[in-house]
Amino acid sequence: MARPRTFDEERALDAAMRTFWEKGYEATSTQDLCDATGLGRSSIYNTFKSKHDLFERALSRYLDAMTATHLAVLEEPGRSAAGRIRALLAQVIESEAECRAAAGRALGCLGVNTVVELGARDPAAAALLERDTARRLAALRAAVEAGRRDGSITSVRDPDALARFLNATVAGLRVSSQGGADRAALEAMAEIAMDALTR
Amino acid sequence: MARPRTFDEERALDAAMRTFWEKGYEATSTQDLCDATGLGRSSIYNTFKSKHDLFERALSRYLDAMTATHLAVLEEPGRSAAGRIRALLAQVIESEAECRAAAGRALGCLGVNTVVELGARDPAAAALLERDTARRLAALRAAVEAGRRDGSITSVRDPDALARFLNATVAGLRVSSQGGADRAALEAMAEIAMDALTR
DNA sequence: CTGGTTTTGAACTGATCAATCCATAACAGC
DNA sequence: GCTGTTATGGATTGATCAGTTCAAAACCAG
Repeated sequence: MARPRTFDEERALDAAMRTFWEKGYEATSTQDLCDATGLGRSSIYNTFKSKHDLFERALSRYLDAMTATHLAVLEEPGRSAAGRIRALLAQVIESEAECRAAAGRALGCLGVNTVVELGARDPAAAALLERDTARRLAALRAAVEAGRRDGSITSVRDPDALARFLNATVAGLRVSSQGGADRAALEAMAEIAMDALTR
Repeated sequence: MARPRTFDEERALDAAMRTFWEKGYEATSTQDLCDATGLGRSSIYNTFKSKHDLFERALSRYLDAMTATHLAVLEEPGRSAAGRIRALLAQVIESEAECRAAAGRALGCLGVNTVVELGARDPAAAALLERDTARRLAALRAAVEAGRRDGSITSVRDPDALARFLNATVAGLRVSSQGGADRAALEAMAEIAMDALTR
């Protein structure tokens, strides 16, 4: 009935996501997005409403994928809850190492980067991030409570607070990585964070 | 001998610093800097070489002031080393609360924000941040070692790693604050981080 | 092969970007 | 009150920004 698209929308979204991840929202121009996706301007504006709309979709995609991975690690069977949390931190460190290998430098987390760059100034992004944080905290809290039951977590602190601590630890690892900390340093930091759970 | 300036360079630098802090580097236009400082374009470019030069000086000023405050807290007499580290975290939380009261929202730390926004893409900023991080880590390490001596820190982990953990904790607190965590949540997180030192 | 529909590329829009220029203003030394 | 020097405001630069327009291209149903 009409001329078909010559590109895959998902792939384009992925390329845009990587660009926003590498450069941040403000520093990414629409030309950068054309270059990264291989699309022309018309195709981008025909498919997405605006740069901001494309960013929202890219961020949403990133958060869904990243958090899904983390939730999967937190629910992996055959380990103690503390072991699963430790595995989550290891996963974060691994992903930083992968970015460093692929992009030549640590990229941190698009979620953390967006909180810092756009913070409360972008209500749409803030809403996506808030929803994601709630999911992450719920999963971390559940893991902490499981750890209290299976004995792998002995801290008597409030599970909600422990969940927030762990989420902040992930952010701290990411920022440290962007600040130049190497893998060994990140691993040592993660070990120390785990100490807080078994106090 | 010539027409004198009608503004105070330090005050202008301070206003520029706050603007970069609130909006980030990329999102701050030279017009924003004119508005914030009250200076005309000519005066800004006559005093500073460029937007980037002004940013470097603002960042450097911020880092010096912030780190000086933190080092002072870490060296305050009359407390155990663990108590001084706890006071540092309290200071971070307090400064976040102050920003929230003054600017209406959490601003995080200009240093952390710059690591995330410009990361390794801006060599000049990266150099300033690296130097600052080294100073902070040295002070934290010294505090940890003092804590081991005075018995207030019982963790057997490497003091360097503990210092990095604490620095990451500060970053985690700041990002969490920007992400919407309230004061009580931040305080609970700090308490848990302290648990890792007395394990 | 034709008509209707969508995609695509390239030219283009007005706004805004960082930065410069220049005429004028304001001072200090003489 | 000159003269030399710097500061200042406003106009201006060329580049780039996000986003639009439009004609040509590409497809498919008939």
